[in-house]
Amino acid sequence: MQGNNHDDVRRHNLSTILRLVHRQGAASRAQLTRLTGLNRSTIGALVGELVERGLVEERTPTPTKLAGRPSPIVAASDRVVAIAVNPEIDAITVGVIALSGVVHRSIRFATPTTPTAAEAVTITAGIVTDLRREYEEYSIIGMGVAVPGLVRAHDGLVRNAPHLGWVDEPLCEMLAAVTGLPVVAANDASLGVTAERHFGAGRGMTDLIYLNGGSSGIGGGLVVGGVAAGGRTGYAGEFGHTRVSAGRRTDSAGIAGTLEAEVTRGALLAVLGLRAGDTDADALERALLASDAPAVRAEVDRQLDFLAVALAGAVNILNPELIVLGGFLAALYGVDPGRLTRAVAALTLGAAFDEVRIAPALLGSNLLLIGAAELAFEALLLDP
Amino acid sequence: MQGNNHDDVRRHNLSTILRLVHRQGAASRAQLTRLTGLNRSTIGALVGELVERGLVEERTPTPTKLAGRPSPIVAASDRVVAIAVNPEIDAITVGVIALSGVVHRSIRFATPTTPTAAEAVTITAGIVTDLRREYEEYSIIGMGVAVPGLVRAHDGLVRNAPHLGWVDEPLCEMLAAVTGLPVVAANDASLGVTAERHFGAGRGMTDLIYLNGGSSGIGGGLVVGGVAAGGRTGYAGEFGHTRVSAGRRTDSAGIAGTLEAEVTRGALLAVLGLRAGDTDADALERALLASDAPAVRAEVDRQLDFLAVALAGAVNILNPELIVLGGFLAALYGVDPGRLTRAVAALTLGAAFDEVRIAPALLGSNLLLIGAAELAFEALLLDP
DNA sequence: GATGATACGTTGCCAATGTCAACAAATCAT
DNA sequence: ATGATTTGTTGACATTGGCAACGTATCATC
Repeated sequence: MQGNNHDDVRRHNLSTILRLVHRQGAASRAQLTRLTGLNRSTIGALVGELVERGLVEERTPTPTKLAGRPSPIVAASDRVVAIAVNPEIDAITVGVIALSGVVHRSIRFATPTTPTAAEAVTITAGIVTDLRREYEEYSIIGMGVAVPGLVRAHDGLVRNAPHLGWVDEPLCEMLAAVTGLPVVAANDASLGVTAERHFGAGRGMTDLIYLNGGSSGIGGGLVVGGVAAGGRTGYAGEFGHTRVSAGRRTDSAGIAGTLEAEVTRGALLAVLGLRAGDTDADALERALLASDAPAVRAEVDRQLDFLAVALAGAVNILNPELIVLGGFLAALYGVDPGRLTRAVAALTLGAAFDEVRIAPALLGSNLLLIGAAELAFEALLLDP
Repeated sequence: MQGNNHDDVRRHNLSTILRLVHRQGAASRAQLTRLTGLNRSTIGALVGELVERGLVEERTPTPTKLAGRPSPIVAASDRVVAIAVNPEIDAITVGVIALSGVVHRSIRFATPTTPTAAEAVTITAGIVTDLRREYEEYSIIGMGVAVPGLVRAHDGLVRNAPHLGWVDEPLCEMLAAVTGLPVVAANDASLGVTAERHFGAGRGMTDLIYLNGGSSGIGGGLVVGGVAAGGRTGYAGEFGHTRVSAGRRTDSAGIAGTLEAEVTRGALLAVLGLRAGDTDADALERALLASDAPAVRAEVDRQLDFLAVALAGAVNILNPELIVLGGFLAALYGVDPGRLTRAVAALTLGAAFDEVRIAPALLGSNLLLIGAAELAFEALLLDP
């Protein structure tokens, strides 16, 4: 319940323009005029200000074969960057992503053992020091961290990252203290849905669900009514613990019959006779498609049917436009898209939900880095 | 992606003030100054405009025992009203609700048979004609309809209201044509959550879930990140079709093992030996509390445990602050709150979600009328 | 009951912003 | 070259909220 004043108008308009060129790519001033509904002169002034601040660049227009004065192209700068960090079990990945969407760098630093939070901070700080030299001419606006675990929304405290063994680690504070950059963190899957929504399969949509199948469980994120839903404390999206069967298998939290207990990458690898280390999501999908062993097929069907129960539950509650599947869930889906689609349809209120689509994630290995960078950019986009 | 101009600022500020006094009750100008962050002079001008338009009234301040010039109390007008309509199986209820929150009238028109859409329109139009005479001095700003079924968001088409037997009825159009008022409609449960959120158990919260148990099924609504979630097409909130068991009982949509199949008012009445017609939610709760028959207790426990599965699934996905239970679900909860709370906790990621609360609905019989009126007020609140 | 302290509404001036209309510039078609 | 079309630029303008000074209404104290 806040009032608006003049500065807010300016800020909102600058924000709107910067968001447009950041999310939807370069646009001519004339296009911006149409999209925002603002006056030509206003657009001129606002773009001028953004250029002055180095956030956007104006390029000479490309010939359009149309009559009329050509309109300069406004593009988000390549030289305004965020640093994205993704700590994992066996590596820490650090990326440099520009406001333009370009991924300048992606560095994977393998760790011999699962890093502690302190080690992750030290490693990240080292890489950032190098990157700072390399990108001296650039403007580094902040750092975003994608954490595989529960992250408290308001301060970025890592409440519990089971696979890293982190509990109540003030990761943001630590990284901010070492690097001097503003640092924000969020759950990796919720960043995944942000990335897919703005730059991937869910472009421009206001209601979508993202489920990611990782080696250690299933997480997800959701966008509801155009807002990335974090829930009360930022823990929303734990699809993995939805009950889908009356079985006795338990998940990482000790709950029986959940999606995460029944639908696992490990079980797929086991029936294929593969080892975890050798197989990424693409290789898994290829292997699943190549195999015609009945046991493999049976396991795939079993998992798809359980996945359908969880998805149907979410669809009935959220009525999304799109369900995006990432990680091994995309592989699972790829083996028999029809089966999953039909199973979900059978468990939802048919006609009403027939517009729901299911699609594999589009952004591959850069997904989390893009999502984390987006998180870091958010402050800038809100108030350029 | 819209730009802001001067008019938008004014509109936003007027809207903010009107929303404040509508939702949070009367407030002094000084309080408004603090809440909005706007200047005293600005508040003066804005309140003056709202008074001129008849939307708010200024009262002489009550003695506060504080030093300083007393600040006039600004209150939403009693004389600006919306008409709320709720068609049901055996009656049509029409209410007159003021912007101040006062429920001026509530008329229940019993119908001998379940009304068709055309009959509902005729009956409503008749009542409205009378009300118009009665409230001649008032300003009727529009009509909101709470429909027990799926309502398409963008045009208020009633896609399917199973218990009324309505399919693809252009209810809004019909009512607007007959009454000449702007008419908006939405699912009853999603209006329930709006009402509880602004005026009931979920006051001021940004993330909550509402589940209503009716004689014919379980519906619900959700607020995610401060936004009433309608989903892609407005069908969000169908909690009743979440799978909670491997059983064979089916729900109204023919899906087996769902919440709506396992948790029913009918089963509770059956073990109590009561008839549907005689028993409202309060009477049901009293009967359940009074009975100590093992069969009753067993049925209550069974239903509570299934309800917990559905709630836990929603909690893991949405991480809400509060779950509001209405209708017979409130009665069920009232019998053994602890059992439900414990069961939900056991099925969610314990520590992370321990802030979730469960509460019965506060707004009784007026719930839907208040929600429907709120829907009608929304246009006015957005642009006073 | 006069005085001061406190809190708040009112008034006139000011800065900032977006709009508008007129004009200039850059392209295409003839 | 000329006109049509589209768009950027410029300066005048209206509107808005902020601000500071002033007026007003209450309480506390003597």
